[in-house]
Amino acid sequence: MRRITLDDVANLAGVSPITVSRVLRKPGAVSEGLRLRVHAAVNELGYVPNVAASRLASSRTHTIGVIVPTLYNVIFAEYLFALHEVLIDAGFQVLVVNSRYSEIEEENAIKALLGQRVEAIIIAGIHHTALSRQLLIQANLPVVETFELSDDPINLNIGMSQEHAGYTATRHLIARGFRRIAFLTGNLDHRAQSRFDGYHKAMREADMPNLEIIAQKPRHSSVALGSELFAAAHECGNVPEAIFCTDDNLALGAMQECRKRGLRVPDDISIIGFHDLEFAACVSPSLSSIATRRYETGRLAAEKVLAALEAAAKPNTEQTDLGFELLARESTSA
Amino acid sequence: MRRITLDDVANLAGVSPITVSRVLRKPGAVSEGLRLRVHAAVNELGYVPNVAASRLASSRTHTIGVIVPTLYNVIFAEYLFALHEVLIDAGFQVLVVNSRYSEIEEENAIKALLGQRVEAIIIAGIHHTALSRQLLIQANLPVVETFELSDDPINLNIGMSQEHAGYTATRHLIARGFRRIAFLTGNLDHRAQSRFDGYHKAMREADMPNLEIIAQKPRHSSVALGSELFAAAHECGNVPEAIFCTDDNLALGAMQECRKRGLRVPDDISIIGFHDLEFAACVSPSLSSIATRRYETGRLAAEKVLAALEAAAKPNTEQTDLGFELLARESTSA
DNA sequence: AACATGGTTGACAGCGCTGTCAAATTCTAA
DNA sequence: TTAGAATTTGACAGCGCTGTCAACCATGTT
Repeated sequence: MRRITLDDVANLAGVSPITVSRVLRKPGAVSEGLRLRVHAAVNELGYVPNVAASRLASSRTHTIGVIVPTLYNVIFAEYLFALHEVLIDAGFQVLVVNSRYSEIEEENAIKALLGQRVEAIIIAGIHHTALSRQLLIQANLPVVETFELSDDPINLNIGMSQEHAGYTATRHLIARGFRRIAFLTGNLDHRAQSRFDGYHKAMREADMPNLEIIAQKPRHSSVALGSELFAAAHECGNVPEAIFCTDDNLALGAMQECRKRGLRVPDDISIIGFHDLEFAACVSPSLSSIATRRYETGRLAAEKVLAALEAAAKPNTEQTDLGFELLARESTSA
Repeated sequence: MRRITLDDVANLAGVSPITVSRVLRKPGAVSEGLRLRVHAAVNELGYVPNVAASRLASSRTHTIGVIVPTLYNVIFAEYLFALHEVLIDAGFQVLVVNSRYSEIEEENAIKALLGQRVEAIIIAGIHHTALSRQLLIQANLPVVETFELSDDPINLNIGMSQEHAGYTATRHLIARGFRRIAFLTGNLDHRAQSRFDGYHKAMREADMPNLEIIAQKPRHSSVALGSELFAAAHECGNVPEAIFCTDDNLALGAMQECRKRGLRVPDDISIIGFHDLEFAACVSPSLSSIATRRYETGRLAAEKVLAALEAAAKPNTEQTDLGFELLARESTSA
């Protein structure tokens, strides 16, 4: 079955194809009568313009490429939500690709997006393959790296110091007087690794031992994993006074597992999470956490991209630190 | 800055453009020597093929359109995860658009996807505007409606009876001997509405009163909302013996709020959620729920689409009921 | 030596649309 | 009434790639 084209509409409406194109793109520049005739024809035929052709002809795609490691994590869902909110309303398409936490897949994702001739790329993370970096630079378009702060940004960079956040969480526990402080994590992606580094640094400074509880098999963080990891540690007799979890899900799991095993939070054991997920304030005891600004990260990234496209120029390298906030709640109260 | 094209690569490699195209698409049909020369040229120039041009010329897009109401809800994240898993590995692009629970935006999303000439559309839900329906039918491509069962599927339909699931959850509470059973929900989208209908039906059959607790302002479900709604009900003296929440997040919030208010679950009040989110089994008391099959829904939808595209024919109308499962846990134990 | 065979490479045209600029039409003002 | 401006419409070419088919080449066969 042949698809309906501009020409078909033009024939039916008795005008030239270019007029139809104009009616659809800048209705203001066309007389009332024609506009109505053309719209009638469009509706009658169920015409839908072919984006590929229009992109090719105009060499504008009105598309922004976004790369995230996974769609599975609320953090990125919130971030994408914000990106969408800004970009869609500005008339852009958002093309989301996930790299499944792999730098090779990320490289493929970048190639795919460049092949689509996206007008800008917003990418979570600052660690890329050499080729990825090169492609992003050569492409000569606005690029935003998010969630972390880079020593050497490709272009724009909006994020926070994951290491300092990890350090801050750990200092909070140290300040409460604990010595046996464990770090509990699932898969160590770059960001979790940086938080771990921060933990490390704080513990070293205070001359305390590292107590990691790291999932052996790579698994994304979840409440169930938090339970399992704590249970395993508990059964080994490895019970810390306090735990810093890389993620509120893990923290919730650990907290529930404590309860099952007759340990009270925070009386017997203190727990702090990360990200201040939606439930952290509601659970009981309420969960201390480090609040991160996913939504703002997404919004700001999108806004900077729009500004750059508006100016029709690749922006200068620039870094924005959105910071984080320590929220001390019941789970680490004295 | 001019972008690198096939011709540039061809010139550098000293072959014709068509040969370059062939090297990139079917390397098998080209001699070793040329292949190497061409690849060298591609790398040297950092050439990335223009997808728009290739789509236009070949009239194949290798793209599947996916519409979900929101990216914010884990349910859809898991579903998208499954879709991606299958489709990406089969060499397709996945274009995700969200309708923000609006039928008008859904209509726009459909137009956008058709304009992209996607080869199939996978859409969450069975309620569409008349024009949406018409467009989907006219487009003459595989369409999968998911998450609900339709009386009149557009093409393929993979889902479950939301109403029957709501009915089942309510019957479970009735069987435990409760009479004052509340239904707690945030925004009533179509699926939540159907679950509500199921609740309604069960209550009517058992000759019991409806006790709805419905968020006044449209808000997506969250733990915080669950707390708030329960708190509000409690303060009105409207305390049921059991609660059916449309969503595990609400259930968790309600459960925490009970604890804060000195009500024990399940001794004083029973709670059942919906979806069996990851944390339901881990929290304490563990949360009864209706397990739904998001992951399988996504996988199956993707697989059916692939099969249809393989066969190069729009499949016949077909409905698959993936069912659900009642998981009776501690939060509703006797 | 002449021919058929299979495997490689290339020429041509066109996918459906839009940028540019020219032509046609309408309107304004002298 | 008519030149000139302003508005509206259209012709042309080309965006970058691929389907089709023809041309070419090295081999092996008679």
